[in-house]
Amino acid sequence: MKIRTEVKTRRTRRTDARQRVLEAAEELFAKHGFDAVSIRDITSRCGANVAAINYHFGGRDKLVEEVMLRYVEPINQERLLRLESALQKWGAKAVPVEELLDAFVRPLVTRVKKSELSERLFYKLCGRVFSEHIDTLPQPVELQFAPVLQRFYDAFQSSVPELSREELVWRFHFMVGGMLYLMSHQDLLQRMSRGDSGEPSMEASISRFIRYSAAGFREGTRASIVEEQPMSPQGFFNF
Amino acid sequence: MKIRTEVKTRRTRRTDARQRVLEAAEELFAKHGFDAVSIRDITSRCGANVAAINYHFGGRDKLVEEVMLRYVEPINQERLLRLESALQKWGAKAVPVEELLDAFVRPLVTRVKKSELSERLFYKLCGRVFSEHIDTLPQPVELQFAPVLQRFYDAFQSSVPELSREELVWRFHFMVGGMLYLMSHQDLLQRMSRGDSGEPSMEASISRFIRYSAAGFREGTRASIVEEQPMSPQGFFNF
DNA sequence: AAATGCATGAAACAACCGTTTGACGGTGAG
DNA sequence: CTCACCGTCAAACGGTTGTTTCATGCATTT
Repeated sequence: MKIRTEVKTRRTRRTDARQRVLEAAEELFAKHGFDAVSIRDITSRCGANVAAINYHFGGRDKLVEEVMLRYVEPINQERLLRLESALQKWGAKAVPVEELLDAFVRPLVTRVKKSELSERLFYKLCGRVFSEHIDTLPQPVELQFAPVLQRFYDAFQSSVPELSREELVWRFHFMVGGMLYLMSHQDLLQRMSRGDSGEPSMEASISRFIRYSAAGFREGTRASIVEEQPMSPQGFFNF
Repeated sequence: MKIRTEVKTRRTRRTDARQRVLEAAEELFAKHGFDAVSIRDITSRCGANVAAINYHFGGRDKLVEEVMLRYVEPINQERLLRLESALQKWGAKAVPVEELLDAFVRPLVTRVKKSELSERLFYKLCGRVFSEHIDTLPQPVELQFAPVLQRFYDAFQSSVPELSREELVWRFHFMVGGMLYLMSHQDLLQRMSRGDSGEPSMEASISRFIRYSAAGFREGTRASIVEEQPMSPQGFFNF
Protein backbone atom coordinates (compact mmCIF):
# COMPACT_ATOMS: atom_id res chain seq x y z
CA MET A 1 0.00 0.00 0.00
CA LYS A 2 2.60 2.54 1.11
CA ILE A 3 5.36 0.92 -0.87
CA ARG A 4 4.71 2.38 -4.27
CA THR A 5 8.10 3.14 -5.76
CA GLU A 6 6.83 3.98 -9.22
CA VAL A 7 6.67 7.62 -10.14
CA LYS A 8 3.15 8.89 -10.42
CA THR A 9 2.02 12.02 -12.13
CA ARG A 10 -0.86 13.94 -10.65
CA ARG A 11 -3.13 12.51 -13.28
CA THR A 12 -2.17 9.01 -12.32
CA ARG A 13 -2.66 9.62 -8.68
CA ARG A 14 -6.04 11.13 -9.31
CA THR A 15 -7.36 7.94 -10.79
CA ASP A 16 -5.94 5.93 -7.97
CA ALA A 17 -8.68 5.50 -5.43
CA ARG A 18 -11.28 6.97 -7.72
CA GLN A 19 -11.04 4.06 -10.08
CA ARG A 20 -11.09 1.52 -7.32
CA VAL A 21 -14.23 3.07 -5.89
CA LEU A 22 -15.87 3.08 -9.29
CA GLU A 23 -15.21 -0.58 -9.88
CA ALA A 24 -16.29 -1.67 -6.43
CA ALA A 25 -19.44 0.41 -6.78
CA GLU A 26 -20.33 -1.18 -10.07
CA GLU A 27 -19.95 -4.64 -8.66
CA LEU A 28 -21.95 -3.99 -5.51
CA PHE A 29 -24.68 -2.04 -7.30
CA ALA A 30 -25.04 -4.87 -9.74
CA LYS A 31 -25.24 -7.46 -7.01
CA HIS A 32 -27.53 -5.75 -4.55
CA GLY A 33 -29.12 -2.76 -6.24
CA PHE A 34 -28.44 0.95 -6.09
CA ASP A 35 -30.42 1.59 -2.93
CA ALA A 36 -29.11 -1.31 -0.90
CA VAL A 37 -25.44 -0.40 -1.02
CA SER A 38 -23.95 2.15 1.37
CA ILE A 39 -20.84 4.15 0.69
CA ARG A 40 -19.16 2.28 3.50
CA ASP A 41 -19.89 -1.01 1.77
CA ILE A 42 -18.09 0.35 -1.24
CA THR A 43 -15.11 1.93 0.46
CA SER A 44 -14.46 -0.94 2.79
CA ARG A 45 -14.45 -3.38 -0.11
CA CYS A 46 -11.86 -1.50 -2.13
CA GLY A 47 -9.79 -0.28 0.78
CA ALA A 48 -10.66 3.35 0.40
CA ASN A 49 -11.85 5.93 2.88
CA VAL A 50 -15.44 7.06 3.22
CA ALA A 51 -14.40 10.60 2.46
CA ALA A 52 -13.02 9.50 -0.89
CA ILE A 53 -16.49 9.25 -2.37
CA ASN A 54 -17.42 12.78 -1.48
CA TYR A 55 -14.01 14.01 -2.49
CA HIS A 56 -13.92 12.40 -5.91
CA PHE A 57 -17.56 12.36 -6.88
CA GLY A 58 -19.21 14.99 -4.77
CA GLY A 59 -21.58 12.73 -2.93
CA ARG A 60 -23.24 9.37 -3.18
CA ASP A 61 -25.90 10.46 -5.67
CA LYS A 62 -23.31 11.71 -8.08
CA LEU A 63 -21.51 8.41 -7.87
CA VAL A 64 -24.67 6.53 -8.74
CA GLU A 65 -25.22 8.89 -11.62
CA GLU A 66 -21.72 8.37 -12.93
CA VAL A 67 -21.97 4.60 -12.72
CA MET A 68 -25.25 4.66 -14.57
CA LEU A 69 -24.05 6.98 -17.29
CA ARG A 70 -20.94 4.92 -17.85
CA TYR A 71 -23.26 2.19 -19.10
CA VAL A 72 -26.22 4.04 -20.50
CA GLU A 73 -24.27 6.45 -22.65
CA PRO A 74 -22.22 4.08 -24.78
CA ILE A 75 -25.09 1.64 -25.09
CA ASN A 76 -27.48 4.28 -26.33
CA GLN A 77 -24.81 5.56 -28.66
CA GLU A 78 -24.34 2.16 -30.18
CA ARG A 79 -28.08 1.76 -30.48
CA LEU A 80 -28.30 4.88 -32.60
CA LEU A 81 -25.29 3.80 -34.63
CA ARG A 82 -26.84 0.46 -35.45
CA LEU A 83 -30.15 2.06 -36.20
CA GLU A 84 -28.57 4.47 -38.68
CA SER A 85 -26.71 1.61 -40.26
CA ALA A 86 -29.89 -0.41 -40.73
CA LEU A 87 -31.82 2.53 -42.12
CA GLN A 88 -29.08 3.25 -44.58
CA LYS A 89 -28.76 -0.37 -45.58
CA TRP A 90 -32.43 -0.68 -46.50
CA GLY A 91 -32.78 2.75 -48.03
CA ALA A 92 -36.34 3.41 -49.14
CA LYS A 93 -37.54 -0.06 -48.19
CA ALA A 94 -38.87 -0.77 -44.74
CA VAL A 95 -36.39 -2.21 -42.28
CA PRO A 96 -37.53 -5.58 -40.92
CA VAL A 97 -38.59 -5.26 -37.31
CA GLU A 98 -36.08 -7.92 -36.39
CA GLU A 99 -33.27 -5.61 -37.39
CA LEU A 100 -34.71 -2.71 -35.46
CA LEU A 101 -35.04 -4.90 -32.41
CA ASP A 102 -31.52 -6.08 -32.91
CA ALA A 103 -30.26 -2.51 -33.04
CA PHE A 104 -32.06 -1.76 -29.80
CA VAL A 105 -31.28 -4.85 -27.77
CA ARG A 106 -28.00 -6.20 -29.04
CA PRO A 107 -25.80 -3.34 -27.81
CA LEU A 108 -26.46 -4.59 -24.32
CA VAL A 109 -24.39 -7.66 -25.06
CA THR A 110 -21.78 -6.24 -27.39
CA ARG A 111 -20.74 -3.68 -24.83
CA VAL A 112 -19.99 -6.26 -22.22
CA LYS A 113 -16.45 -6.86 -23.41
CA LYS A 114 -15.47 -3.31 -22.70
CA SER A 115 -16.37 -3.66 -19.06
CA GLU A 116 -14.22 -4.93 -16.26
CA LEU A 117 -17.25 -6.57 -14.71
CA SER A 118 -17.95 -10.22 -15.14
CA GLU A 119 -20.53 -10.84 -17.83
CA ARG A 120 -23.17 -11.96 -15.39
CA LEU A 121 -22.84 -8.87 -13.25
CA PHE A 122 -22.80 -6.61 -16.26
CA TYR A 123 -26.23 -7.77 -17.34
CA LYS A 124 -27.56 -7.48 -13.83
CA LEU A 125 -26.33 -3.93 -13.61
CA CYS A 126 -27.90 -3.03 -16.93
CA GLY A 127 -31.16 -4.55 -15.83
CA ARG A 128 -31.07 -2.51 -12.66
CA VAL A 129 -30.20 0.73 -14.36
CA PHE A 130 -32.92 0.46 -16.94
CA SER A 131 -35.60 -0.89 -14.68
CA GLU A 132 -35.33 1.67 -11.94
CA HIS A 133 -38.62 3.46 -12.05
CA ILE A 134 -38.29 6.20 -14.55
CA ASP A 135 -39.27 9.00 -12.23
CA THR A 136 -36.51 8.06 -9.81
CA LEU A 137 -33.68 8.12 -12.32
CA PRO A 138 -31.17 10.97 -12.11
CA GLN A 139 -32.13 13.59 -14.64
CA PRO A 140 -28.94 13.34 -16.70
CA VAL A 141 -29.61 9.64 -17.09
CA GLU A 142 -33.24 10.19 -17.96
CA LEU A 143 -32.33 12.76 -20.57
CA GLN A 144 -30.14 10.18 -22.25
CA PHE A 145 -33.18 8.16 -23.25
CA ALA A 146 -35.61 10.64 -24.74
CA PRO A 147 -33.94 11.16 -28.13
CA VAL A 148 -33.12 7.48 -28.50
CA LEU A 149 -36.72 6.46 -27.93
CA GLN A 150 -37.89 9.07 -30.39
CA ARG A 151 -35.64 7.76 -33.13
CA PHE A 152 -36.74 4.18 -32.57
CA TYR A 153 -40.42 5.08 -32.46
CA ASP A 154 -40.07 6.68 -35.87
CA ALA A 155 -38.14 3.76 -37.25
CA PHE A 156 -40.69 1.23 -36.05
CA GLN A 157 -43.43 3.41 -37.42
CA SER A 158 -41.89 3.14 -40.85
CA SER A 159 -41.42 -0.60 -40.57
CA VAL A 160 -44.92 -1.34 -39.35
CA PRO A 161 -46.95 1.50 -40.83
CA GLU A 162 -50.27 -0.26 -40.30
CA LEU A 163 -50.01 0.31 -36.57
CA SER A 164 -51.26 3.53 -35.08
CA ARG A 165 -48.64 5.49 -33.23
CA GLU A 166 -50.44 4.70 -30.00
CA GLU A 167 -50.50 0.97 -30.59
CA LEU A 168 -46.88 1.06 -31.64
CA VAL A 169 -45.72 2.82 -28.52
CA TRP A 170 -47.62 0.38 -26.36
CA ARG A 171 -46.02 -2.59 -28.04
CA PHE A 172 -42.63 -0.98 -27.79
CA HIS A 173 -42.99 -0.74 -24.05
CA PHE A 174 -44.22 -4.30 -23.76
CA MET A 175 -41.00 -5.19 -25.53
CA VAL A 176 -38.91 -3.04 -23.21
CA GLY A 177 -40.46 -4.75 -20.21
CA GLY A 178 -39.50 -8.15 -21.51
CA MET A 179 -36.00 -6.97 -22.27
CA LEU A 180 -35.47 -5.59 -18.78
CA TYR A 181 -36.76 -8.76 -17.23
CA LEU A 182 -34.37 -10.74 -19.38
CA MET A 183 -31.46 -8.60 -18.20
CA SER A 184 -32.37 -8.72 -14.54
CA HIS A 185 -33.10 -12.41 -14.34
CA GLN A 186 -30.69 -13.56 -16.96
CA ASP A 187 -28.70 -15.80 -14.66
CA LEU A 188 -31.78 -17.34 -13.11
CA LEU A 189 -33.41 -18.03 -16.44
CA GLN A 190 -30.31 -19.54 -17.95
CA ARG A 191 -29.74 -21.75 -14.96
CA MET A 192 -33.25 -22.97 -15.53
CA SER A 193 -32.49 -24.00 -19.08
CA ARG A 194 -29.07 -25.35 -18.36
CA GLY A 195 -27.65 -28.43 -19.90
CA ASP A 196 -27.23 -27.70 -23.56
CA SER A 197 -24.22 -26.34 -25.39
CA GLY A 198 -22.17 -24.48 -22.88
CA GLU A 199 -21.62 -20.89 -23.79
CA PRO A 200 -23.57 -18.71 -26.16
CA SER A 201 -26.12 -17.99 -23.44
CA MET A 202 -26.98 -14.32 -23.62
CA GLU A 203 -26.64 -13.94 -27.34
CA ALA A 204 -28.89 -16.91 -27.91
CA SER A 205 -31.36 -15.57 -25.38
CA ILE A 206 -31.50 -12.25 -27.16
CA SER A 207 -32.10 -13.96 -30.46
CA ARG A 208 -34.99 -15.80 -28.87
CA PHE A 209 -36.29 -12.56 -27.50
CA ILE A 210 -36.05 -10.72 -30.80
CA ARG A 211 -37.99 -13.42 -32.57
CA TYR A 212 -40.67 -13.38 -29.91
CA SER A 213 -40.98 -9.60 -29.90
CA ALA A 214 -40.98 -9.27 -33.67
CA ALA A 215 -44.04 -11.49 -33.83
CA GLY A 216 -45.77 -9.27 -31.31
CA PHE A 217 -44.98 -6.17 -33.30
CA ARG A 218 -46.30 -7.69 -36.48
CA GLU A 219 -49.51 -9.02 -34.99
CA GLY A 220 -52.46 -7.74 -37.01
CA THR A 221 -50.36 -6.24 -39.78
CA ARG A 222 -50.12 -7.36 -43.37
CA ALA A 223 -46.81 -9.06 -42.81
CA SER A 224 -48.28 -11.43 -40.31
CA ILE A 225 -51.41 -12.15 -42.36
CA VAL A 226 -49.27 -13.24 -45.25
CA GLU A 227 -48.38 -16.28 -43.20
CA GLU A 228 -52.06 -17.03 -43.05
CA GLN A 229 -52.91 -17.20 -39.46
CA PRO A 230 -56.59 -17.43 -38.58
CA MET A 231 -57.29 -14.50 -36.29
CA SER A 232 -57.89 -16.75 -33.32
CA PRO A 233 -61.15 -16.80 -31.40
CA GLN A 234 -63.31 -14.04 -32.74
CA GLY A 235 -64.96 -11.55 -30.47
CA PHE A 236 -63.20 -12.85 -27.46
CA PHE A 237 -61.43 -9.59 -26.98
CA ASN A 238 -63.01 -6.23 -26.90
CA PHE A 239 -61.20 -4.09 -29.37
CA MET B 1 -62.75 8.16 15.07
CA LYS B 2 -62.96 8.33 18.84
CA ILE B 3 -66.73 8.13 18.84
CA ARG B 4 -67.20 4.42 18.70
CA THR B 5 -70.28 3.68 20.75
CA GLU B 6 -70.52 0.14 19.49
CA VAL B 7 -69.40 -2.56 21.82
CA LYS B 8 -66.06 -3.95 20.79
CA THR B 9 -64.90 -7.42 21.51
CA ARG B 10 -61.22 -8.05 21.92
CA ARG B 11 -61.15 -9.21 18.36
CA THR B 12 -62.52 -5.90 17.19
CA ARG B 13 -60.04 -3.92 19.17
CA ARG B 14 -57.20 -5.96 17.81
CA THR B 15 -57.90 -4.80 14.31
CA ASP B 16 -58.03 -1.18 15.35
CA ALA B 17 -54.59 0.27 14.76
CA ARG B 18 -53.50 -2.82 12.92
CA GLN B 19 -55.84 -2.12 10.08
CA ARG B 20 -54.87 1.52 9.89
CA VAL B 21 -51.21 0.59 9.69
CA LEU B 22 -51.94 -1.93 6.99
CA GLU B 23 -53.77 0.55 4.82
CA ALA B 24 -51.20 3.29 5.25
CA ALA B 25 -48.44 0.84 4.47
CA GLU B 26 -50.12 -0.29 1.27
CA GLU B 27 -50.48 3.25 0.06
CA LEU B 28 -46.95 4.31 0.87
CA PHE B 29 -45.38 1.13 -0.45
CA ALA B 30 -47.27 1.58 -3.69
CA LYS B 31 -46.21 5.19 -4.02
CA HIS B 32 -42.57 4.95 -3.10
CA GLY B 33 -41.55 1.31 -3.04
CA PHE B 34 -41.00 -1.18 -0.26
CA ASP B 35 -37.49 -0.08 0.57
CA ALA B 36 -38.06 3.65 0.56
CA VAL B 37 -40.71 3.74 3.30
CA SER B 38 -39.76 3.71 6.96
CA ILE B 39 -42.00 2.50 9.72
CA ARG B 40 -42.17 6.05 11.00
CA ASP B 41 -43.50 7.21 7.66
CA ILE B 42 -46.27 4.70 8.07
CA THR B 43 -47.16 5.25 11.69
CA SER B 44 -47.07 9.02 11.50
CA ARG B 45 -49.42 8.98 8.54
CA CYS B 46 -52.07 6.88 10.22
CA GLY B 47 -51.63 8.28 13.71
CA ALA B 48 -50.20 5.15 15.24
CA ASN B 49 -47.17 4.55 17.39
CA VAL B 50 -43.91 3.14 16.08
CA ALA B 51 -44.20 0.27 18.50
CA ALA B 52 -47.49 -0.74 16.93
CA ILE B 53 -45.77 -2.25 13.93
CA ASN B 54 -43.58 -4.51 16.00
CA TYR B 55 -46.46 -5.32 18.30
CA HIS B 56 -48.96 -6.26 15.62
CA PHE B 57 -46.74 -7.65 12.91
CA GLY B 58 -43.54 -8.61 14.64
CA GLY B 59 -41.25 -6.33 12.72
CA ARG B 60 -41.02 -4.37 9.52
CA ASP B 61 -40.16 -7.34 7.33
CA LYS B 62 -43.22 -9.22 8.45
CA LEU B 63 -45.36 -6.22 7.62
CA VAL B 64 -43.95 -6.11 4.11
CA GLU B 65 -44.58 -9.81 3.80
CA GLU B 66 -48.18 -9.46 4.91
CA VAL B 67 -48.87 -6.60 2.53
CA MET B 68 -47.43 -8.59 -0.32
CA LEU B 69 -49.35 -11.72 0.48
CA ARG B 70 -52.61 -9.83 0.78
CA TYR B 71 -52.30 -9.15 -2.92
CA VAL B 72 -50.40 -12.10 -4.25
CA GLU B 73 -52.55 -14.76 -2.63
CA PRO B 74 -55.99 -13.86 -3.96
CA ILE B 75 -54.60 -12.94 -7.37
CA ASN B 76 -52.85 -16.27 -7.74
CA GLN B 77 -55.96 -18.03 -6.51
CA GLU B 78 -58.08 -16.36 -9.15
CA ARG B 79 -55.49 -17.18 -11.76
CA LEU B 80 -55.82 -20.86 -10.99
CA LEU B 81 -59.58 -20.60 -10.91
CA ARG B 82 -59.71 -19.03 -14.34
CA LEU B 83 -57.23 -21.51 -15.67
CA GLU B 84 -59.30 -24.43 -14.45
CA SER B 85 -62.38 -22.87 -15.95
CA ALA B 86 -60.73 -22.47 -19.33
CA LEU B 87 -59.35 -25.99 -19.33
CA GLN B 88 -62.74 -27.38 -18.49
CA LYS B 89 -64.46 -25.27 -21.09
CA TRP B 90 -62.28 -26.52 -23.90
CA GLY B 91 -62.06 -30.09 -22.70
CA ALA B 92 -59.85 -32.15 -24.96
CA LYS B 93 -59.23 -29.31 -27.38
CA ALA B 94 -56.33 -26.93 -26.92
CA VAL B 95 -57.13 -23.73 -25.10
CA PRO B 96 -56.28 -20.67 -27.22
CA VAL B 97 -53.25 -18.90 -25.83
CA GLU B 98 -55.30 -15.74 -25.56
CA GLU B 99 -57.45 -17.38 -22.93
CA LEU B 100 -54.48 -18.65 -20.99
CA LEU B 101 -52.96 -15.20 -21.03
CA ASP B 102 -56.27 -13.77 -19.96
CA ALA B 103 -56.39 -16.17 -17.03
CA PHE B 104 -52.91 -15.13 -16.00
CA VAL B 105 -53.08 -11.39 -16.45
CA ARG B 106 -56.69 -10.38 -15.99
CA PRO B 107 -56.94 -11.18 -12.26
CA LEU B 108 -54.67 -8.21 -11.69
CA VAL B 109 -57.48 -5.91 -12.76
CA THR B 110 -60.51 -7.81 -11.50
CA ARG B 111 -59.15 -7.86 -7.98
CA VAL B 112 -58.81 -4.11 -7.83
CA LYS B 113 -62.40 -3.54 -6.74
CA LYS B 114 -61.86 -5.49 -3.57
CA SER B 115 -59.10 -3.17 -2.47
CA GLU B 116 -59.40 0.09 -0.62
CA LEU B 117 -56.58 1.52 -2.65
CA SER B 118 -57.20 3.76 -5.59
CA GLU B 119 -56.96 1.89 -8.85
CA ARG B 120 -53.76 3.62 -9.89
CA LEU B 121 -52.01 2.79 -6.64
CA PHE B 122 -53.21 -0.77 -6.73
CA TYR B 123 -51.51 -1.42 -10.04
CA LYS B 124 -48.36 0.27 -8.87
CA LEU B 125 -48.26 -1.91 -5.82
CA CYS B 126 -48.77 -5.05 -7.86
CA GLY B 127 -46.02 -4.01 -10.20
CA ARG B 128 -43.70 -3.45 -7.28
CA VAL B 129 -44.52 -6.73 -5.58
CA PHE B 130 -44.00 -8.80 -8.68
CA SER B 131 -40.97 -7.00 -10.00
CA GLU B 132 -38.91 -7.14 -6.86
CA HIS B 133 -36.03 -9.34 -7.73
CA ILE B 134 -37.03 -12.86 -7.08
CA ASP B 135 -34.20 -13.66 -4.73
CA THR B 136 -35.14 -10.76 -2.47
CA LEU B 137 -38.78 -11.74 -2.04
CA PRO B 138 -39.85 -13.09 1.34
CA GLN B 139 -39.92 -16.83 1.14
CA PRO B 140 -43.64 -17.20 1.86
CA VAL B 141 -44.32 -14.89 -1.06
CA GLU B 142 -41.95 -16.72 -3.32
CA LEU B 143 -43.53 -20.04 -2.43
CA GLN B 144 -46.87 -18.68 -3.58
CA PHE B 145 -45.69 -18.59 -7.16
CA ALA B 146 -44.08 -21.95 -7.77
CA PRO B 147 -47.26 -24.06 -8.14
CA VAL B 148 -49.02 -21.37 -10.15
CA LEU B 149 -46.18 -21.20 -12.65
CA GLN B 150 -46.14 -24.97 -12.89
CA ARG B 151 -49.81 -25.12 -13.82
CA PHE B 152 -49.50 -22.42 -16.41
CA TYR B 153 -46.40 -23.92 -17.97
CA ASP B 154 -48.30 -27.15 -18.46
CA ALA B 155 -51.32 -25.38 -19.86
CA PHE B 156 -49.28 -23.41 -22.35
CA GLN B 157 -47.47 -26.57 -23.32
CA SER B 158 -50.77 -28.12 -24.27
CA SER B 159 -51.87 -25.07 -26.19
CA VAL B 160 -48.65 -24.62 -28.12
CA PRO B 161 -47.29 -28.14 -28.29
CA GLU B 162 -44.91 -27.29 -31.12
CA LEU B 163 -42.71 -25.34 -28.72
CA SER B 164 -40.08 -27.11 -26.72
CA ARG B 165 -40.45 -26.74 -23.02
CA GLU B 166 -37.38 -24.59 -22.97
CA GLU B 167 -38.60 -22.21 -25.64
CA LEU B 168 -41.97 -22.04 -23.93
CA VAL B 169 -40.55 -21.09 -20.57
CA TRP B 170 -38.42 -18.38 -22.13
CA ARG B 171 -41.39 -16.88 -23.90
CA PHE B 172 -43.45 -17.07 -20.74
CA HIS B 173 -40.88 -14.98 -18.94
CA PHE B 174 -40.66 -12.48 -21.76
CA MET B 175 -44.39 -12.13 -21.31
CA VAL B 176 -44.08 -11.75 -17.55
CA GLY B 177 -41.54 -8.98 -18.04
CA GLY B 178 -43.89 -7.06 -20.25
CA MET B 179 -46.73 -7.54 -17.81
CA LEU B 180 -44.71 -6.22 -14.89
CA TYR B 181 -43.61 -3.23 -16.87
CA LEU B 182 -47.21 -2.54 -17.77
CA MET B 183 -48.21 -2.66 -14.12
CA SER B 184 -45.38 -0.47 -12.90
CA HIS B 185 -45.61 2.17 -15.57
CA GLN B 186 -49.32 1.95 -16.22
CA ASP B 187 -50.06 5.53 -15.28
CA LEU B 188 -47.15 6.88 -17.27
CA LEU B 189 -48.03 4.86 -20.34
CA GLN B 190 -51.68 5.80 -20.28
CA ARG B 191 -50.92 9.45 -19.84
CA MET B 192 -48.74 9.12 -22.89
CA SER B 193 -51.54 7.74 -25.04
CA ARG B 194 -54.26 10.08 -23.91
CA GLY B 195 -56.29 12.04 -26.36
CA ASP B 196 -58.89 9.63 -27.63
CA SER B 197 -61.94 8.33 -25.84
CA GLY B 198 -61.67 9.50 -22.30
CA GLU B 199 -61.05 6.32 -20.39
CA PRO B 200 -58.25 4.15 -21.74
CA SER B 201 -58.28 2.16 -18.52
CA MET B 202 -56.31 -0.86 -17.57
CA GLU B 203 -58.65 -3.33 -19.17
CA ALA B 204 -58.01 -2.00 -22.63
CA SER B 205 -54.28 -1.98 -21.99
CA ILE B 206 -54.39 -5.59 -20.93
CA SER B 207 -56.32 -6.54 -24.02
CA ARG B 208 -53.62 -4.90 -26.06
CA PHE B 209 -51.00 -6.75 -24.11
CA ILE B 210 -52.67 -10.13 -24.48
CA ARG B 211 -52.93 -9.74 -28.22
CA TYR B 212 -49.28 -8.74 -28.44
CA SER B 213 -48.10 -11.61 -26.26
CA ALA B 214 -50.25 -14.22 -27.94
CA ALA B 215 -48.57 -13.43 -31.24
CA GLY B 216 -45.20 -13.91 -29.60
CA PHE B 217 -46.20 -17.28 -28.21
CA ARG B 218 -47.48 -18.47 -31.56
CA GLU B 219 -44.45 -17.35 -33.53
CA GLY B 220 -43.11 -20.24 -35.52
CA THR B 221 -45.91 -22.62 -34.60
CA ARG B 222 -48.26 -22.93 -37.50
CA ALA B 223 -51.06 -25.27 -36.66
CA SER B 224 -51.17 -26.45 -40.28
CA ILE B 225 -47.99 -28.41 -39.73
CA VAL B 226 -49.16 -31.52 -37.95
CA GLU B 227 -45.87 -33.27 -38.16
CA GLU B 228 -44.63 -34.82 -34.98
CA GLN B 229 -41.51 -32.95 -34.02
CA PRO B 230 -38.92 -34.46 -31.72
CA MET B 231 -39.23 -32.92 -28.32
CA SER B 232 -36.21 -31.79 -26.43
CA PRO B 233 -35.06 -34.13 -23.68
CA GLN B 234 -37.45 -34.24 -20.77
CA GLY B 235 -36.37 -33.37 -17.30
CA PHE B 236 -34.69 -30.41 -18.81
CA PHE B 237 -36.18 -28.06 -16.33
CA ASN B 238 -36.61 -28.13 -12.65
CA PHE B 239 -40.09 -26.75 -13.05
C1' DA C 1 -64.83 -3.84 43.33
C1' DA C 2 -60.64 -5.81 42.38
C1' DA C 3 -57.75 -8.12 39.25
C1' DT C 4 -56.26 -9.44 34.77
C1' DG C 5 -55.09 -8.99 29.83
C1' DC C 6 -54.10 -6.22 26.13
C1' DA C 7 -53.44 -2.15 23.08
C1' DT C 8 -51.22 2.12 23.22
C1' DG C 9 -47.90 5.87 24.21
C1' DA C 10 -43.37 8.41 25.04
C1' DA C 11 -38.78 7.60 25.35
C1' DA C 12 -34.49 5.48 24.76
C1' DC C 13 -31.70 2.06 22.36
C1' DA C 14 -27.72 0.76 19.39
C1' DA C 15 -26.56 0.66 14.72
C1' DC C 16 -26.09 2.73 10.53
C1' DC C 17 -26.62 6.43 7.11
C1' DG C 18 -24.23 10.34 4.05
C1' DT C 19 -21.40 14.10 4.87
C1' DT C 20 -17.86 17.16 6.95
C1' DT C 21 -13.81 18.33 9.36
C1' DG C 22 -9.03 18.92 10.17
C1' DA C 23 -4.65 16.92 10.51
C1' DC C 24 -1.00 14.37 8.06
C1' DG C 25 2.48 13.43 4.54
C1' DG C 26 4.22 12.78 0.00
C1' DT C 27 4.75 15.46 -4.42
C1' DG C 28 5.93 19.02 -7.60
C1' DA C 29 6.78 24.09 -8.42
C1' DG C 30 8.99 28.42 -7.17
C1' DC D 1 15.11 24.41 0.46
C1' DT D 2 10.52 26.16 1.10
C1' DC D 3 6.04 26.24 0.36
C1' DA D 4 1.56 25.26 -1.57
C1' DC D 5 -1.11 21.67 -3.21
C1' DC D 6 -3.53 17.38 -3.31
C1' DG D 7 -5.06 12.75 -2.03
C1' DT D 8 -5.72 10.11 2.04
C1' DC D 9 -7.10 9.16 6.62
C1' DA D 10 -9.37 8.73 11.34
C1' DA D 11 -12.76 10.87 13.73
C1' DA D 12 -16.87 13.00 14.58
C1' DC D 13 -21.08 15.26 12.86
C1' DG D 14 -26.33 15.30 12.95
C1' DG D 15 -29.93 12.52 11.39
C1' DT D 16 -32.61 8.39 10.60
C1' DT D 17 -33.18 3.54 10.79
C1' DG D 18 -35.72 -0.73 13.17
C1' DT D 19 -36.41 -2.37 17.61
C1' DT D 20 -37.15 -2.51 22.68
C1' DT D 21 -38.55 -1.01 27.22
C1' DC D 22 -41.66 0.27 30.52
C1' DA D 23 -45.44 2.90 32.25
C1' DT D 24 -50.36 3.95 31.49
C1' DG D 25 -55.18 3.21 31.04
C1' DC D 26 -59.09 0.95 29.14
C1' DA D 27 -62.00 -3.31 28.74
C1' DT D 28 -63.14 -7.60 30.17
C1' DT D 29 -63.28 -11.10 33.63
C1' DT D 30 -63.33 -12.87 38.36
